[in-house]
Amino acid sequence: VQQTIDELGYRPSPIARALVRGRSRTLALLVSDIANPFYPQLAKAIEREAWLKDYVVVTCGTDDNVRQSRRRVRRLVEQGVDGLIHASVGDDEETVLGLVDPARVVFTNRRPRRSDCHYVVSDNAAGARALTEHLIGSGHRRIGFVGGPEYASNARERLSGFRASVDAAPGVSALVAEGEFSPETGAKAVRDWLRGEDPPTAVVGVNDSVAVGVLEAVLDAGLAVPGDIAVAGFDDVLQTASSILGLTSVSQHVDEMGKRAVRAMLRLLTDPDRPEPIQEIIEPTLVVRRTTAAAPR
Amino acid sequence: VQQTIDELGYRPSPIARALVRGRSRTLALLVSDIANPFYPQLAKAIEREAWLKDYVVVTCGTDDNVRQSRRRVRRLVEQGVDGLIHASVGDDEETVLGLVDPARVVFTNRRPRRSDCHYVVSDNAAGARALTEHLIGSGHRRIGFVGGPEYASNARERLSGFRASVDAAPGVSALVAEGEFSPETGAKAVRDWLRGEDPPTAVVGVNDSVAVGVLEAVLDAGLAVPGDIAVAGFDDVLQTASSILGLTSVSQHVDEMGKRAVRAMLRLLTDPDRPEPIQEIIEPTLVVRRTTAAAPR
DNA sequence: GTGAAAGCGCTAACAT
DNA sequence: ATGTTAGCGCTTTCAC
Repeated sequence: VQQTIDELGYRPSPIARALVRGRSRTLALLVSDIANPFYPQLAKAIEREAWLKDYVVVTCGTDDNVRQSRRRVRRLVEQGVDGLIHASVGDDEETVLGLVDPARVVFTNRRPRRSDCHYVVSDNAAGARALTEHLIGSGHRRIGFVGGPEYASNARERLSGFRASVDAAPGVSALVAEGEFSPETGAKAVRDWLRGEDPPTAVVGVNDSVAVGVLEAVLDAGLAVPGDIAVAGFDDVLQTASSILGLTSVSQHVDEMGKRAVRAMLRLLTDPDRPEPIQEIIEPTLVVRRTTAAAPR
Repeated sequence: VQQTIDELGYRPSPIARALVRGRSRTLALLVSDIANPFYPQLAKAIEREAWLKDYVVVTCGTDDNVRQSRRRVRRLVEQGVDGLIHASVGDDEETVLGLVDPARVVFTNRRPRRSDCHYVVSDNAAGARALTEHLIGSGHRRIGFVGGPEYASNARERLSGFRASVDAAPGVSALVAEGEFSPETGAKAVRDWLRGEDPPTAVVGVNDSVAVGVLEAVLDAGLAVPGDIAVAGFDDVLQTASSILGLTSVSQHVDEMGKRAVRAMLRLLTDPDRPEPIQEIIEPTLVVRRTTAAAPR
């Protein structure tokens, strides 16, 4: 029997199967912007793990725009995706949860406000504390933090970790700026601070993109890194560029995060009415490189 | 009537529709490695254009591995994707064309061997010539080229463009190395050349990743860029990092490429039995930055 | 245990 | 023009 099946090259049709079973073996991944170096790495990890379990994944960029997010999600749900991994960072939590059964959503990279949701995130505050303490330990007493947009939970957590460490260290003061997750934000903040009274001797970017902007502005000002100003980022996703730039950063272990997000999703799909939410927190790791190598003067 | 439709919140099911019509409004995108900075930018452009036309896109990494490519494509075809945009660069042309109707495949980034296929690619040879002539014009007489794997058509074209320009310029000689599309390949080639008799005064990487490795090895050797050795890449996809690195590169206009690949695909799907293949070539643009700023000594 | 029948939600071809 | 019916390829249930 099996012989004849092979000979005729028969292959069951996933579409027909999906229609009757209500399961398509398709997962959706929502990201803010695929071109932002953090997300491709996450997407890769997710795709790899999903394919291992024979799931196909559709990746969509939301541009952190609620309208766009809604359109995408609505379409994906109709399309019959089995679950949604929500890794973008826009202010669309309510919108999305209104469109798709929360039991089929795993948040990652961002932590949901609602407490009964599933998520796999890293401990951003702890990462920021480790980084800040490293700077304080290197002798810095005036440290700048260039944050992200207010709506991004990961940016808020990093800022609060930074604040906690600064407040706990006597004699250390902080400068804080906010903006988009872009190099321009980092560069602008640094230029402002350098024009001011008491510029920082170390600057933390809320992610690596911001940190690159910081780096650029510091070097443009004719200052040495880390001699005059130390610089650090967050995410550690610059890959090849980070070795040459020597940028100190905090690794979120994206691969692990992606893998665990998929596994969480599959557990949810296997038994949909589990009593309590899956909520995992991954400890980030500080990666010290040249841009924070030495103490100031 | 329409009122009642809205009131009941009725939405047609794409799955059922797909089953009966044989069209799913889903496109597949094959890339070599999503984490390689070139592909996310392409994927973003493709996704944007596809969504505008209400198509969903599934992106898959092949790791340039024929087996994996076959598995992915087979699954995607069963899944009922309407078309395949093939942007990965592995040696899987025959395999893929055996699995899916060539009239539903658009090659991009890579140029197919078969002449009757649809493609949207950039003129890699012309880009390499422009870059090489720029270096020769800057006074370089000994130029290294760190190439990619033999199976990659884009790498072969870039190399042949390089060769053509070198051969056309009297007194200019070339050094050529081959390897993977990775910084390590670039770094290794440079270290080898620097140990040799007559090292180059300029080195071209087959893409930006390789060029970053080149840059790293040159700086590690204590040499100045571009003072001692000029460095250039290809693709111009380092974004934020390229401004700070100041890496000269050749832009392939990825956004345009992606957009046109999708449009080609949709034209194919609209009228499947068009007489002749869609074959578009985009002219790349040389972007000169600091790493090739001045002539040697 | 094996085999026939109903139906998933839609579209296209048909008959009225 | 409108209404009806068959059937896409599968799974699941029900009868045998």
